[in-house]
Amino acid sequence: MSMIQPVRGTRDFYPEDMAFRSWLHGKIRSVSEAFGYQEYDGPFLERLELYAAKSGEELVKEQAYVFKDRGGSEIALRPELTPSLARMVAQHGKAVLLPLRWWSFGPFWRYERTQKGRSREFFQWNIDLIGVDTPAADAEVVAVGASLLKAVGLTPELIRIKVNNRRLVESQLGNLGISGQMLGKTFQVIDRREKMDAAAWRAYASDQGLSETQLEGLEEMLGDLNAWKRSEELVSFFASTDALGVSEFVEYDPTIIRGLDYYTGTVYEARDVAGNHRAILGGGRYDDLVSAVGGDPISATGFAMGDVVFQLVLEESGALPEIRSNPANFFVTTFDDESTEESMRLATELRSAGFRTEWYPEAVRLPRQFKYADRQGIPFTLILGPEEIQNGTVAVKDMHTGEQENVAREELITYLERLL
RNA sequence: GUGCCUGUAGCUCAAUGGCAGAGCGCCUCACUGUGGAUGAGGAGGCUGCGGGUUCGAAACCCGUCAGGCACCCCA
Repeated sequence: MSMIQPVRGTRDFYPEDMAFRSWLHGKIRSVSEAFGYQEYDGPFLERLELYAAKSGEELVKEQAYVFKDRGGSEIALRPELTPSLARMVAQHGKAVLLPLRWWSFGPFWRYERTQKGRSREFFQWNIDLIGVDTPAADAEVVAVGASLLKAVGLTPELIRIKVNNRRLVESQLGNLGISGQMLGKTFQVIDRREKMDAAAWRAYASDQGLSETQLEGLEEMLGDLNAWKRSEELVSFFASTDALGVSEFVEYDPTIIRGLDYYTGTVYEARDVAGNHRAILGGGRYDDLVSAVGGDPISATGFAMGDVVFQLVLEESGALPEIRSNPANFFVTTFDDESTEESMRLATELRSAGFRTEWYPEAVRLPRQFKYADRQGIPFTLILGPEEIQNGTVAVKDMHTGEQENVAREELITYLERLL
């Protein structure tokens, strides 16, 4: 038993798993394209410097897979896509047609301890709208996210997209005398509010250097569900999500802050209402990132959604679709050695007519072939034995109802067309 | 990086320190021109690995590897 272990935090995609991944990719494609977004992708390998400036210390230093290539360059397996996108936009310079709407679905890597909802190799949907700094642009991107939730049968009772605005938070904290270096620490304090009980949280807050009055002000601030009305950006944002028909999914949440350093304005994340899981998607406005990687200043907004938590939430909600991993609709049995080639010709005939057809590659006992077709979930089985060959017919069995009919070979294609 | 828990058949799990088992799945047969249902039979194990304690270890101890969960961070 010295089987080689798979790399920790990776997943094997057996056909059923792959079918889910493809299904998700398809749903994502269809909602993204419904809003006119174009599919793109960046390289899986990037120079480490690309992330060093703006992604956040921990993500780069602790979690990125980094190695030196044979030329001595420090290379990272991409831990996220947004910096690549910013680089691609920056490199196109003035040639890009704005507003730019792009989406992508692909693999990412982060070296962290695996746990529920977190693997080291995962897939992400990224979607971004670049070149427009209006709150309506943020709202559109959020609406695409909400459209995916709808498209897979997740409701506002199950999932909410929680929204806040960094400029609002910074001005609120400014009023409490919190700015500069304390800002980052206070973000951490806010972020941890839901994970700790009240007493521990207060202790943690004062450890971080918040005064008693600042702490009181902070608590009041985090309890004020109407604070968004003082942010022109958020007022406009919520009016837009309303106009886009997704307001039931969207709500203001003063505790949302987001970890990545490059966010500048409105930020949001989707959470399951029951609170069993991590964020399903997260994103926001990042107006300085393109210039940070050397391009002209361009405003941008977008989010990423990981496949792992999304799948957990779908499983839990029962919204997971029945996915058949075998693509064939027809199964051709092989009766005996003499008729093997005739069966192959039949299968070929079906494929030429555009039917996805699987053929059993060995003349084993029929029960075994039927059992195989059944397990594979192929809906129709065709039998071509000596009798059928002599009569110029094919027996077609509906595996679901068990009904079987002898069909003349000339009429077969028309008959099968009617079955689908 | 820190802490807690768990490794037994393909899968899910049993087994007071005393013969390593069940259910599901798989294979065969009843039924050699028909899958699912039923019944009968069968295959499948270095109990993760290495050491120790013991007359005796799947069980207890140490180490190691792997997995799960939480913290950190984040999709």
